[in-house]
Amino acid sequence: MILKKDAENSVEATPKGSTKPHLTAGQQSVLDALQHQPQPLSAQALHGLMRCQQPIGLATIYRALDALKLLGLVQHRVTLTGETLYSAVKHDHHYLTCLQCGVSVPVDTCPVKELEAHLQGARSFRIYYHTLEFFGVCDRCEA
Amino acid sequence: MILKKDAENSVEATPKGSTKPHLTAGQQSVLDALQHQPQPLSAQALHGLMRCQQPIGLATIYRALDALKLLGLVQHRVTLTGETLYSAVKHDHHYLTCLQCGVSVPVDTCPVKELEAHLQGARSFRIYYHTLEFFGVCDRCEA
DNA sequence: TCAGGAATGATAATCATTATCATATTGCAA
DNA sequence: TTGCAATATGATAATGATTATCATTCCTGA
Repeated sequence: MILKKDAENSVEATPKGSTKPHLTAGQQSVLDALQHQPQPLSAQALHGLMRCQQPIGLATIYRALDALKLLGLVQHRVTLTGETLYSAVKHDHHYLTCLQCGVSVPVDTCPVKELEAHLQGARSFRIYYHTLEFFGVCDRCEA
Repeated sequence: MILKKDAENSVEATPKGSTKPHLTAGQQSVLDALQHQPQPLSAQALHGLMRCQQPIGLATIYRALDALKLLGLVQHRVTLTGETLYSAVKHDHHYLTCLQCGVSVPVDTCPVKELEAHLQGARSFRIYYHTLEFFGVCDRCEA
């Protein structure tokens, strides 16, 4: 997957420094759908879900998710099977994932906030979100 | 990627509770190669690197990496382009990744240790490793 | 109202990873 | 040590999530 020809031109759909980013119709739909979802969702799952209401292309969903990620409105994580799951940026969601069966259980504590703030200042990065995941083997798989 | 037919039988190449896991030749080579590498590496990069020394199939590398992960000897993380990078489990390696250009810069602080220990006790999981990643936009991309 | 740029959808292409299967290797019992 | 059964390996085909392409539609500002 080293195919990224037109990565840069896809971002400025929105006026540069405007305070309220003004999303496109597709982006807004995708964001709404995600915000009504209690669980992180793959792009394809989202597609299946959304096409029932209003017709929308899969490519548009992928594009919208990318744009929303760059706006700091959506975050992602990758499962062991290689699917990318997206969720609206709200509260942190962290996981404990079994390397064998792949189950993920949520972890609600998050000790990263301060470090994030620190990095924010020290590095030349604007930080939008972080992921924290624990990998191991669950009891059922170890038996 | 929901194809996992023979996931369960691939693990017990090694006697159950034995203290020293006894790796296969392939697994040992892969582990050695990883341990001599300062940076996390993709399976394919590893393949290119290793086949110069001793001939080894790509499939074997993928299998070895999976097995080593389950032994807690190797850890992984997924880049924005969807490649999985592997590294020998030593010290924590965390990253700050630009959502636009994809550069990853290492972060050396890690505030997660205690939480990991806590989870280890509370949950029915044996934790092998964790990943902590920050996503945002680097200065160069923001300009 | 019109032109040009962006967004969208359908679909083909990409490519990291898995599955398959034939062969080689290993460990173990006799 | 021999033979067998189980496992490991390699080459390669298949898979499937994601991207690229391109023709068309939608906006937006002059």
